[in-house]
Order: sequence, then C-alpha cells, then structure tokens
Amino acid sequence: MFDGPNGDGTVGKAMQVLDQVSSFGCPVRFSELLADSPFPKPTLYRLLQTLTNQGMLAFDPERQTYSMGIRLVRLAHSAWRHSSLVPIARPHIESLAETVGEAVHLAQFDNGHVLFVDKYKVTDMFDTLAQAGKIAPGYCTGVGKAILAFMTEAQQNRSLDQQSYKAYTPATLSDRTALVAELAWIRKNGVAYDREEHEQGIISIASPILTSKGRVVGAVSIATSTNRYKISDLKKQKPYLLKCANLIGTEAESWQVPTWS
Amino acid sequence: MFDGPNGDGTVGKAMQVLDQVSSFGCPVRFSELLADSPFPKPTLYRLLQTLTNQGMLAFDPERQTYSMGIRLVRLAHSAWRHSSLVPIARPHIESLAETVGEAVHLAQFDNGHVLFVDKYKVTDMFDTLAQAGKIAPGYCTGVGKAILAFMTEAQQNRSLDQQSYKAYTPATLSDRTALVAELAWIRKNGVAYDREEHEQGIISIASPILTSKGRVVGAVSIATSTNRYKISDLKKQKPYLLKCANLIGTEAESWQVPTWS
DNA sequence: ATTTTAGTTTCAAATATTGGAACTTAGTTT
DNA sequence: AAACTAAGTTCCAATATTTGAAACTAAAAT
Repeated sequence: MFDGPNGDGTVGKAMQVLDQVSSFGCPVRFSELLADSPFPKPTLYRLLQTLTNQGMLAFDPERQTYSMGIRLVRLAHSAWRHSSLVPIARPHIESLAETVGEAVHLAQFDNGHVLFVDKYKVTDMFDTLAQAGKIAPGYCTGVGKAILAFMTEAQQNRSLDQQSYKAYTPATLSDRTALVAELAWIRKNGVAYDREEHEQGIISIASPILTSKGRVVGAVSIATSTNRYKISDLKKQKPYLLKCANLIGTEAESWQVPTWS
Repeated sequence: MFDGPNGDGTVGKAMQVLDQVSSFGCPVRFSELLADSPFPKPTLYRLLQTLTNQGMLAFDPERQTYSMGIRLVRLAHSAWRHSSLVPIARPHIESLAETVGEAVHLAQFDNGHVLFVDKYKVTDMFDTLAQAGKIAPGYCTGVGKAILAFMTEAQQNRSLDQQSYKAYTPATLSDRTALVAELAWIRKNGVAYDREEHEQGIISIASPILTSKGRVVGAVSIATSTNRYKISDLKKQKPYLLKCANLIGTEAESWQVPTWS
C-alpha cells in the first residue's frame, strides 16, 4: 500500500503523528487526534504508545492527554547548536541589531513553513528562547517571501502548494497569483518587504541568505512596528541587511546544509 | 526478534539512531555511526535515509555527514512551551533569582540524564537559549541528586543503572554505594548539594519539585562559583529555594505530567 | 592498474504492522 | 439499578515492511 504523500514507512507515520500533536495547542485526547487522523484507530493508538514510550510524547494518565515529550528538547538542542544557521549567524545578527537598533530575526524553511531559529533585539533579549522554534507561514512574512523568491523552481512550486493563503490582515497576499508576481519583484530587487501582511502593525525588510552557488539557506530580517517606522525607513537599512546576509551566506558555504529545506 | 532493551519496533530503532547522532558532537559519517551501532549496515543506512527524508536529520551531501535536523527545533518548541515545567515554573524561578541574586536552574529528568529546561540569571540573561536543552549526568549534579533521591525505588534503581559514575572532579561520588548513601542523606534533609562534583569551582543547592502526592517532577537549584560563595552561604538560601520548589510543585499538580521521567 | 574502503542496492526469508471486529471500562441516560 | 453510549484497549489472521547476507558500485589509496 502507498501511504499518502509521505512514504517512509512506520517511522514516517510516527513523525506525522508527532506533527499532528504539535499542531494542536497542546494536551490532546486520543479521540481528538483520531478525529482528523488518516490512520485507523488501533494504528494511531499504537503509534501514540510507541512515541510515548520513547519520550517523544508525554502522556498524562489523569487527563488522558498527549503532549510533546521532553526528549525532543534534548534532541533539538543538538539540532539548534549544530545544524541550524545559528552558530554562524549569531555574531552577524548581533552586530546588525546593534547597527540598526531594531529586532533582527533569523529564519530557515521547514516543510513550507518559516521557522524562526534565532532572534536578537538590542532592548529586550528576554524572549529569544520563546521565539526560537516558532513557525509562521511562508507566503505572508518577509523572511518567508525572501526564501521563496530565491528557491529553485521545483522547490518553489512544491512550497507554493503548501501555503494556505489565509488572509491574516487586509494586506495579506491571499492568492497564489499575487504571490508569484511579488516573488518576481523580490527576485529582481534582492529584498522582500512585509507590509503588515501577517500581523497588523508589524513590518519588516528581509533578505535571503544565499551561498556562493546561489542556494537559499535561510533569511534575515529587520522587523519593527508601524508606530515607530515606515517601510521607507526600513529601505534605508537595506545595505546593512544585505551585508549581514552576505556574510552569513559566505560562511554557511563551508558548513553543512540540510537537504530538506 | 527482540531488539535490545528497547522494543518499540522500527520507530524505537529510529529514535535510537537519532540519539546516537545527537550524542556525537556533530556532523558524523555513516561509517562512524555504523562502527558503534547495534544495527547491520543496510538497516542503519535505511533508518538514516528515512530520518533525513523526514527532516529529523540533516545530510550534507558534500561532506557526507549527518547532523540533527531542523524539524526537531520546531517540534521541541511545542514540547518546551507546553510539556515542560517551564511555563509554570518561570515566574517562580525569576523571583527566586531576584531574591538570591544568583543563577537559578530548572531541570527535569530524561532517560537517566538531567535535562536543563530553563535558566535564569539576574546579571546575564544571554545564554538561556544556549543552556536550555543541555544535559548533564544525574549522579554528580545538585538537581540530578535531588531528583534521584525522591524517585520511587523502581525508578531510582533503573536510573542508578544508567549512570556512568565517571569522576569529573576529585569530589565526584564515583560509585553507586557512595551515591546511595548520599541520596539517603538528601532524602532526610530535603535538599542536595553539589560540592564541585561535576565542575571544578561550581557549587549548588538543589531541591526536588514534588507534587502534593509526592511525585518528583523536576528540580530547582541555585548555582554559584566557589570564588564568591561557600556551601554554607548556599545553605542560608535553603528556605527561599524550598518555597520556590514548593510553589512550582503545587501548580504542577494540576498540570500534565510526563509518564517517562 | 590494482587494492581497499565507503557507500548503495538486491531479494527471498523473517517479521512487524495492519485494521475489522470484539471487548472492556467509564460515564450517561432512562 | 439496569440499559445505553462513548472512549479506550486488545485480538489475530492477512499482508505489507523490514531485514541483512551478499553482491555491487564509486571513490580513494597504494
């Protein structure tokens, strides 16, 4: 049998379940999961058991709910430290944040979503941890569009299919055609702007991080609020942003690059 | 066939591979993994492929190395936000850190290891992110011993078997007998001390976090360096520490608790 | 040019996964 | 209290997946 667009046997199915649990806010019951699971009852049941045994999920016997397991935190630490762009990008991001005096984000692409892997803000360093690991849609964020614009056509098509095109704000580009046009513009211009497309009042300028061979490995952005600045102000920061992205890209070259971005 | 102390079929094996990759510093070649893998060559090969497909591992085709995948960062974010003690413990930890003016750590147990899930230090908030997800041995850290001492006998035996008893410093309790005696003392006293047992110059006082039913769910510690303070100074902080642990424990009660700690 | 090492593929045998259906609890309702 | 319902758990034969020795290929070393 062929199991969805996924393949990868039991392990693939288990990871799908992991994603599903993660996509719920949190503590979730068996029946809730079953309700929109592609798997039949006993299969889902056993996958949940296995994952719980493995510490990838946590089960609260009192409330009979599942949530993400603590083992993931340990495994992710390794990933974050070694596999992401964070270790190379950190110093450049810090210095950019100090130059421009605004929040700087570092993002990578993960299965159609933008994954924030680091954040640096001069004034408050507090919520870096709360930010890292967050995801956002690709089609309506600065970093997302910057990455999408510089993907190969195959990657881009695959990713464009994965977007929901939900209109978060009136400014959201909520269909594929509009987005494709925007991506062409971004490709020509070198940077992407987020004009309150994901969150009302938040704007950003983002640049892709490209290796010398032209592969996109992530994006950096400078984000701010409309209370303080306008898009035209962000435009002035473009040279600093590009320089930072460029430095990261050059160093990322000699680093391992995930096959699956 | 029965696959080691593990069970859990293919998924279990895959998780074992994930752990193995994580246990290497990082980028690791197929042959290095094969060298100390319980799996035969093609099996390991396919597991690695599957995990890479799934984004749980990242493969660098140029260097032919595997490292932890970016997908883990996303999954762990959920775990950290919802399943760990962090969300309940944060405010208490912050206030304890402000009271005592020293670094405060929050740890949970994960498969025999101490897993630091949060850290708060009044003076430098900087490396929280670098600290969260870190692991340390159970037998020679304050938090580790505090948790071990208050486990059920079955859990404790299982965990004591998993320790390496490596002597990190001259002060390390490097055999099981010595540790068991210390745990008895800790149980009687309510708090554990780390007398430079893991790192030269670092001492701490740690308290278990217990639910009202007496289940250990984690530990809090106040850590400092021997340059500034002695164990006797930490002893004075004991009431604050206990109060903090107690507050967290009470709130954790009504929260979901991992089965696998 | 030959040997060695590292990585990849093959394929029949062995095994684990599957899911319909039946069962057990726990929680409602009559 | 008995009957009903919903949620979670277990069975087991059919079936798809995993297994691993061995063969193969590519690349590096001799």
